[in-house]
Amino acid sequence: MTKKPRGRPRSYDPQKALGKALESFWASGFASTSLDDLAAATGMNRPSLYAAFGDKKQLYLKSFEIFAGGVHAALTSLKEDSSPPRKALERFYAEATEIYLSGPDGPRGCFIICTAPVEAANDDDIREALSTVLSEIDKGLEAFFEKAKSKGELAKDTDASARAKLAGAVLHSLAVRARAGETKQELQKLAREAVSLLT
Amino acid sequence: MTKKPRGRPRSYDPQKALGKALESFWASGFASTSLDDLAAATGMNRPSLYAAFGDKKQLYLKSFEIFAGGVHAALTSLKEDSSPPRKALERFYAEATEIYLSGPDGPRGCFIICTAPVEAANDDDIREALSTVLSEIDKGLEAFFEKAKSKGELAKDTDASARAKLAGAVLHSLAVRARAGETKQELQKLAREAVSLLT
DNA sequence: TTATTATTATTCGGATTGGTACAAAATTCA
DNA sequence: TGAATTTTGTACCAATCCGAATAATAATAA
Repeated sequence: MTKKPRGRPRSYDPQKALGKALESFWASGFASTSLDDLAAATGMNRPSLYAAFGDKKQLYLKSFEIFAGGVHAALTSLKEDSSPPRKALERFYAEATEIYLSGPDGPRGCFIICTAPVEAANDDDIREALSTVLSEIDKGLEAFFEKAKSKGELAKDTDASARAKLAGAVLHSLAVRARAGETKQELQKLAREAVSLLT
Repeated sequence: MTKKPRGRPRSYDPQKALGKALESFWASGFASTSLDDLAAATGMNRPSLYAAFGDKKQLYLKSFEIFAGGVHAALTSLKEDSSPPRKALERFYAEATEIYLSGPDGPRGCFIICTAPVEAANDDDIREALSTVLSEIDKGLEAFFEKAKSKGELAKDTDASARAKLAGAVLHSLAVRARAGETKQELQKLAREAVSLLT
């Protein structure tokens, strides 16, 4: 159905290119990733980058949203996990750890936690985006604890909101620790302790 | 008895200048802080900066060590606090929160957690410095929990090392959340929950 | 074929980057 | 007073930065 557009066809896949841009920003952050880096990574030239995604910051924010979508999906998956809360949270942290330890050039932590805070102090848009994601993480985890309460798998007098903030804190820390070079065993130790105390 | 040196006297105070450099890096991170920024902040000109502190990265690492010294002092103070563990940890988090929320241009979080991770992936020296501080935080908190155990104020079968990692995670999260714009009340809620579950 | 449209590729420009060379300035020592 | 020494201030360097202007290219529409 989609009629072919009029002019010269694109020689790149916008989705793929955005993915490559995300990888670049993830590796080096916003300030240290140059347009040349982005052009090389995406295989696009500068003007095409602009036409497709706007300026550098817009491209960063679009990459940010892609990653945030993954976070959102993970939270939804956690909330819908039918296994016991302890098991579900364990899996949630294990999957995050796996991602944080991945990377073509060594562990790179979390795109958001490791690259956005440094920019947040001087850029309102990035701070806003970061703030939104942190809040979504808290909200997602709160829903998880609320569900556990309602299923009787967590004490009724538990403050789900407060516990969610603590569970989120563990995620933030895993992100930073991974990028700092901590081993999988160390990260798992933190996750295990968190699951043990939180659920 | 320090004899006066031979040549033209310095027109700056190295300690004060380093403090100003730290402020600059804290505000904008390593990559986004230019030598012009640093020269303006310290009141020194570029060649003097080089003579005094070496290149930009060395200056960043020196600033890093200054801040790390503060972290170390806070951990020592926590360990030596004679009040009940719960009170001591409360104060520890409250003091950190105060620092994270401070800043001439709004809350700036933690110098280390908010500026080092982004560089850590591509710079071995910065990753090493970050890794060292994270480890020191864990160690310092572990000593605190060990002491609480030995005083009988914490269950004997508590894994102090694991609990320290979780306590450190809260600190990391406070650092990021503050820079993202969370209010003091929200940060305190996280700290309160942490103290409640950890001690 | 010819016009239209959209994208690509090359090039450029002004600003900024980290770092340095060199001469002027300010001090102590002889 | 003058030589020696250290720091300062200006100017400069090559490289890189982000962004845009322009022209060539490749497709559809008429």
